[in-house]
Amino acid sequence: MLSERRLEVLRAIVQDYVGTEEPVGSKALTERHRLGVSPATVRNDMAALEDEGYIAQPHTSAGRIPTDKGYRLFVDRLAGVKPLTAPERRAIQNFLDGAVDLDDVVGRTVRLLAQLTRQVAVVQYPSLTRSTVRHVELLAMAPARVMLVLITDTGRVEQRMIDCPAPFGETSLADLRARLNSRVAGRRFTDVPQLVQDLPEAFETEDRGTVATVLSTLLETLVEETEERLMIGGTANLTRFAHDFPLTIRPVLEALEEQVVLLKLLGEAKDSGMTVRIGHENAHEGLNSTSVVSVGYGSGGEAVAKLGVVGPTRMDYPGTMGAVRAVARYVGQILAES
Amino acid sequence: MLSERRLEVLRAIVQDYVGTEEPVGSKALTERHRLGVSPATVRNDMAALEDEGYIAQPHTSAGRIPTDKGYRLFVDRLAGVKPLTAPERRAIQNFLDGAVDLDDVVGRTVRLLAQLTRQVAVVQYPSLTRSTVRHVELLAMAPARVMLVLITDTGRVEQRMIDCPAPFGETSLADLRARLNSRVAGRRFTDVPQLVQDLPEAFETEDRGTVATVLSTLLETLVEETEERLMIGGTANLTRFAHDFPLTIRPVLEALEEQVVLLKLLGEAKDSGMTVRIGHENAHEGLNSTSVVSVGYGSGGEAVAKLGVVGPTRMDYPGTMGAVRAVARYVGQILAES
DNA sequence: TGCTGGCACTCGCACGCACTGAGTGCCAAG
DNA sequence: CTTGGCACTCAGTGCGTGCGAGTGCCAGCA
Repeated sequence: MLSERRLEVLRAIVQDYVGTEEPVGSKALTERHRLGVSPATVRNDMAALEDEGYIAQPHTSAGRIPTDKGYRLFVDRLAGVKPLTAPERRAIQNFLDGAVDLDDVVGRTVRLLAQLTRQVAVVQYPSLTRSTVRHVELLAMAPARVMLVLITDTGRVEQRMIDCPAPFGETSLADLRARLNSRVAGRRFTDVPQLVQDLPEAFETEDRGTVATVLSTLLETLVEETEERLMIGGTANLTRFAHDFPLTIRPVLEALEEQVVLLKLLGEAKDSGMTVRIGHENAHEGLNSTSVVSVGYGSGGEAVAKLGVVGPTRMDYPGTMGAVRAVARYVGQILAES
Repeated sequence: MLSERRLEVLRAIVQDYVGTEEPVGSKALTERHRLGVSPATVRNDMAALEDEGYIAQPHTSAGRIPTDKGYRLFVDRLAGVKPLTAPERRAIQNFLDGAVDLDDVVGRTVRLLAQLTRQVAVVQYPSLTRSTVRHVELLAMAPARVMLVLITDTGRVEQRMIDCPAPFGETSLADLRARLNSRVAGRRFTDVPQLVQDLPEAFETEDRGTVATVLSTLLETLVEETEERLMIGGTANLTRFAHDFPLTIRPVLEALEEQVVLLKLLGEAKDSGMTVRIGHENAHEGLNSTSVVSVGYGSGGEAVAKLGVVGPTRMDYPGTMGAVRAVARYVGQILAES
């Protein structure tokens, strides 16, 4: 059990280390913080904190730096979420309000987050699985060729070209379009399969093959595109921790390029509320020296996707968390309006 | 005027420097290349080459490295384009053949290029301005709300939501859709404006406002989306030149994030044939220590977009040019098939 | 029991210095 | 025009030294 003062010492160490990026010693601590005790006392506390594994020294005659466990305690018990300033909020709103379509919203969000946190930003596109269908369109491109266009409530559009087993008349196509939309429009993606199950039966025998093909393509699209997309930005910020270069950033850049890795990362985060994963808490090895702050966002009360930032474990957690939360809220609003 | 042998010396210097990444001296040159002359002679040649500005020495007692001007000469007169090996060609084909849609094609291309060249790959989406319209679709989302979907011959899809000034009936909508498509389907984007100019006149007065709104949105989309999109990959390869870190890669990463910069960069390249821009030939300051190899690609004989790689000036030009050209060809084929 | 000042100790780091060797420019001879 | 020889330059390396930040421990005091 750690005394109140020792927690205070840990907090001071984290804050100083985040600020200076250098190991912090007992003397510097007493000078920069009003702890009300002498360096010697702080040394004792630091020894205790080190025994407990919250801090460590890089080498014998150096100050201490927080361990992953230390950051964890800091985030959980010692730090709040720092709200943004009014000008920052206004800037966010203005910047996001200019977006013209979904791509633009996501693009702006990623730039905004990267700029605010000065770290790498990751924004997931609104997920199809948690979205609802706004409209399904079928376009005859040729006698036996149909284009399927799928539009979600968040404005995302997916299209597929379908080669039909037999020519398909314009009236049949219109019929299918109407039946399809009346069943699935406004419904959740996950519900679609059973909603269209018996649709072929409503058609003439000669058209059933085509209807089945269209439906299976639709279902495929739902499944395949569950493979989410995401956008990243601010990688140039990685160069800010130029110390342990390039050993550190190489694996991080590689991890960022593997969208699968990132998606898994975001997937592991809680669906609601903010998630902070520190250092080795991240399953992916390349990200062992980074922390990931993520949060879900959505147009209504419910989260349809996640966004967050990836930065060094030595990051300004309160500020980062504040920025991430604020951006998520505004993006949610924008999506709800559009 | 440079003698044949001096050119040969320059070629040897470039090759060795690209291979070893270290300044190359006269002795090492005569050992690694069969120049048939002594180091002393080579020294004289090197002095001449330095006078002409083709090579330079980082400091007095070091070997020489090529200057931008030296690389330029090398690319223009001393190096060919190294064709890929048969297995490489097969690998490309196999990899690209698996693509399901345009996003996938571009994504795979970028990964492929990054892998083949071990550098940063940039692929521009097929440009709208040089594309033709495959289909324009209008969907009634609400009585006075229409979604415009624009589909290009390269499979790219853009959509816009339109708030109409007045309710618009389903029959009017179908009418507009039919007229619109009969005029613009198969035509070039640049021709669209004049093709639809007099379209409102064909409608009842009460609908003209809406028709005009739809048309102006369509034209806006054409213009706005002329702002091209692109995808980049392989940024982790930047860490391979870990020497002049991070001074070098910081500005490069920043430039890569600014799509505008990249688009301008690609835009400055020739429309046909391969373009190599070396070091300071790149207008953007952050890319002064990199070279850009780019080439147009397209589904037919004509280029609809460009792709290329960004790497250190000290790169394997023949190999890189070979990979870029080959990939561009295969992507063109894939696009033509789909 | 807990805090404090004092003190000896550790060790990374910056600095100075000499040495080494790759590479050069110049020159006289072939 | 080429070549071998030669003196010169200078970045990089390894070593020894001093400095100082920081520590751990201990005895004294509240």
